[in-house]
Amino acid sequence: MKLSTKGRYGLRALIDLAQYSEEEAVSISSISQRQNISESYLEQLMAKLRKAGLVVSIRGAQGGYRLAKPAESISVGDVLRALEGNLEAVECSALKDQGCEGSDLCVTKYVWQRINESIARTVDEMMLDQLVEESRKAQKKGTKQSADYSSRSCLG
Amino acid sequence: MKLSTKGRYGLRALIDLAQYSEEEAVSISSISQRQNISESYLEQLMAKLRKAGLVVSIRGAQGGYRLAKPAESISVGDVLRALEGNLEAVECSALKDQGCEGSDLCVTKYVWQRINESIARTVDEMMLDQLVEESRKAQKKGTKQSADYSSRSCLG
DNA sequence: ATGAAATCCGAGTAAAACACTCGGGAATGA
DNA sequence: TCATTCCCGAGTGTTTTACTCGGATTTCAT
Repeated sequence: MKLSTKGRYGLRALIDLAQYSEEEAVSISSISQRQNISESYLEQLMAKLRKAGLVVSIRGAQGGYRLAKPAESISVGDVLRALEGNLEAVECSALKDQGCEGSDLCVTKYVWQRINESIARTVDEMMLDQLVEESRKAQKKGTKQSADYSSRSCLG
Repeated sequence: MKLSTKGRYGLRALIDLAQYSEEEAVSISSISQRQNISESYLEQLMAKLRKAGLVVSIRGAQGGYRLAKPAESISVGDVLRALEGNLEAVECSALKDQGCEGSDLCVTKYVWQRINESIARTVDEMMLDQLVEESRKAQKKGTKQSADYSSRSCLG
């Protein structure tokens, strides 16, 4: 019942990208430095985000990534699903269209359904621009610490 | 971001127990048969539920398990947490009391917090007796199939 | 043209988590 | 006493996670 590092790092990376890619493409190495995530791992994450159509890449020198669409139309759900696959806590075939034999007897189905829905609702209503906003506010308060970013322990 | 079989099987087992343990203790082997879960694995799950204080065990012949308290005061959250550990999608130290250095800069913190809260709210408001109720309703409709339970494919 | 800066891609791998099984011990009711 | 049932720790194959690495390709800048 845990989100893997893909989702955790990936969302951080995309928020970073949203913040810095307005003027020019942002390279993996620069995200890596700011966010303290390994370059080679970040590569994989960006590949997924690209395949999901959330970012576009620009190859060659001075290349990098930019958002494929405005930050206000990318939800946390979009990002996490791109990186983690679907976000359902339980994938019961009874929840799909076909259903399964004995699904009448399957009470837990309703439980999983509710959990899935509540997660989906939560992640789908949070948009990237809101987080960027929050992040800018936070940085105003503590500019000093940002230089110290690599020594921090929070890898959320 | 998946619930393991512990949580899935365990909730089924506990609903079963709630349904059948009113008159007498219910053995692992009978739950195992009705729910089509291996006995030895079920043993582990019941041990966790017992240590969490959700069921009591009666040893010896004709022994088994019963709920430790009424079904209306056991939530799905109680059960899942007993079996899965905590249900948080992300455990960020910034969410705990201490916080972490640089937590001012940690925007994703708010995201994880929201997800965790929404999961918690959902599982904590569903009580076992509601599910037992649902289950009884379902069984009235399709009594025939219940004999056929072991051949079904839904292991939700 | 050349070289540095980037993305792109597939493969590989150590460690952890998962989903169990197994063997034997201890309690208890018939 | 003996069958039934819980109790407990250890063991094990499989899958997933969380990465790393090497090399190919594209493109900008000089």
